[in-house]
Amino acid sequence: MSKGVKGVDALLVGLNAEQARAVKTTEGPLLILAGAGSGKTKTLTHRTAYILATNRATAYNILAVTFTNKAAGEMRHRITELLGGSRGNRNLLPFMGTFHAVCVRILRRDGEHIGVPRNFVIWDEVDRLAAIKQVARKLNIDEKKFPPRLLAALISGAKNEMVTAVEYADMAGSPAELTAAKVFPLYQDLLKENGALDFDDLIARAVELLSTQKPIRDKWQQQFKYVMIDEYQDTNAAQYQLVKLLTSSHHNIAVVGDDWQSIYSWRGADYRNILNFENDYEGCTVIKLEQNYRSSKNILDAAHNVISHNKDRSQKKLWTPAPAGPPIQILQVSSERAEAEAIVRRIRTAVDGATNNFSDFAVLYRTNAQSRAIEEVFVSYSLPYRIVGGLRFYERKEIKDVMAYLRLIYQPDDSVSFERIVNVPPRGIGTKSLEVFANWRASEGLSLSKALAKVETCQLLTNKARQGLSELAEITSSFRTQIDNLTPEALTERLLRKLDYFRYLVDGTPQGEARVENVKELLNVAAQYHDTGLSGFLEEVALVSDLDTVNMKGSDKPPGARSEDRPNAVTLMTLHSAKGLEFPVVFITGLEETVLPHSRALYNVTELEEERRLMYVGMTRAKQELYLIHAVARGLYGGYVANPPSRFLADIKDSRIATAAGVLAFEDIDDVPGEPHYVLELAEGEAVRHQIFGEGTVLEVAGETATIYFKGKGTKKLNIAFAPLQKI
DNA sequence: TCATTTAACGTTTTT
DNA sequence: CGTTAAATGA
Repeated sequence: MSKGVKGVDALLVGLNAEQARAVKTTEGPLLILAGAGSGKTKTLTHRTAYILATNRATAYNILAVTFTNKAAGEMRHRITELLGGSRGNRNLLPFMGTFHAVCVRILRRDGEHIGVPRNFVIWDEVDRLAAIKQVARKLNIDEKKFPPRLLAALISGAKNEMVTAVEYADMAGSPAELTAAKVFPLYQDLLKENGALDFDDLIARAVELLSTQKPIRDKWQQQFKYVMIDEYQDTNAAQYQLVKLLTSSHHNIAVVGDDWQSIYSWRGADYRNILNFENDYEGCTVIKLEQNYRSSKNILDAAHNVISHNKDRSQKKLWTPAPAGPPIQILQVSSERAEAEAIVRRIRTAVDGATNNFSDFAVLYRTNAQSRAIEEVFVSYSLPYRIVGGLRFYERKEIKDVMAYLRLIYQPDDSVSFERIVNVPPRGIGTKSLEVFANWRASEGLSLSKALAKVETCQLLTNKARQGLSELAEITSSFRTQIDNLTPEALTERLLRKLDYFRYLVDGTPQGEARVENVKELLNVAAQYHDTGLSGFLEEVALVSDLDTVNMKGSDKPPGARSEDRPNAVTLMTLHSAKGLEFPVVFITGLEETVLPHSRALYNVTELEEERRLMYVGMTRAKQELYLIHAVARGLYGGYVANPPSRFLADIKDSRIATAAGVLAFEDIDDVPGEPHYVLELAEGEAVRHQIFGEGTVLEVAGETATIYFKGKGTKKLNIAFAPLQKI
């Protein structure tokens, strides 16, 4: 251990009795039932540091699985601090990452034993959908009757349950399942042909590897002597098996979780994994963390009253010595605009009065679509905000296209990437030529890479198409020889130049400008992967979620910005994204039937309970103040739809009778934002300066709204009356 | 083959 | 309403 390490006992300071017990229980199975805000991450990080500081194991021997890469980063950061080590010795830290990241590591090293190529690529949601579409078309499946999305979901569900294509065919019953059963094996063939694995395969194939290859399993079991799993309530069957396989020899397995916060069942997560843990692992130690360190008593009580309406849950009672705090406020507003304006008003008041920073606030919603109205109002009132998730950097077309090139260079047989970029930028290859090429390839029995290499010999193609394809072949193969010589950044940079990609992107529109900016940002991201090579870069891009990144609106920061330096801005995100976070003041929006609970969950007890857990997660994010807002009517498909207040609000109302008064305050908000006053007369084409966005050009003026293009920041619609604008 | 138009379509949450 | 997929015209 480095000499910076504090005494071992110092690692127990500041922990309560239960937390300390969890830290000191290093051997054998350990189940930590950790309520919201009970110091779960603290316990885990201290436990890891304790194992290291007491020389029970080296960092190499510890595996910590987290739900997001961000959570892993957070743990890494805190453990470094605990150990007093410098930031430089990252490799002295245990492996921490998501299940998917762990599996990638295992499969890259040993996957070849079960036929997983060393240079496999990872297909994301979009790639998988494209592939399934491809298969469905080949099978003449009616896309109207069986949408590829549905088939993809069924196949994904099967993989999460470790059901193979053959087994699935036997158990398929409904027409949709029977169709999926036909697609499933062909989809797997396609993955194999392309040297690709989808998200589900990463787990499933790792399980296959460890369960069939005993020497490999022994090796990894020996490496990972201590295994910790965070958010255990959100593990699925495949992940459950993986954990079993990794720990069956030593049983040093610590899991942490809270069934009350299980919100991913739609992804195959099964919170019974945590409820059954005691039976699964004999001699298991169980520790409950029930003291809440986060929320005021009012917030905690209200949240408890909500979750109490669920039947299917473990028993525990969170408590806090904290004072009651201000009452929870339920606001009724007329529309989603009024909702956003009510929020703006409150934030403005608090910030102007210097009681809070913008970064103290979080606005939570059920669906990403709800963010639009909030964003619009925030922009028009010039409230700084950042969005977590939603608009995904790596899902933008221009980014996906560049990544497809890089993947094709890396994995020559990745036909999904090939089809994506074969005509980007346009080189005269349409669906017809592609079809001819595919048929020729099939008749000659050539792999994609081989076919491309000798495309010159294909007489069936038109001259133009043949020329285009051989040009593409030339580009990919020449760059392929450079993979090890160039950094990912240099490789990408040269590729873009070769393709004259920026010229292709600019079309005179602001959107074209924005696309160029995005690709430039991608170069910045690539620059962070000098050490890892192209494979490392591709991997990171495939596995990072937007939970790990920060999207500043107005500046569209690329992924890679760490959350530690959180900007002074309000955070907007879905309730799902909010798990694990905390804020002094939280607004939960859209508390209406059909929004929260969502319409698809209304008539299903199981799903309704999950919606309630979602509500619980949202409420327990708040430290001091909690606002629950419902709109009388909400815009949907154009028209306005009125919905009754969410039943979850009634769950709390009950509590007012049962518990002390002052838990709740009700308020009606009107939606008149005040008479707008025009401070500026703007004309189209005029140059302006905005306090936040910088210099821009006015594109359009409609009433009090001006559409302005800011170089590098994109187009913004601003309220002239409120936006901090001046002419230049 | 490609760009522009029009029609249809659908909104849960994400590794 | 806003986005994306098919259909049309050049």
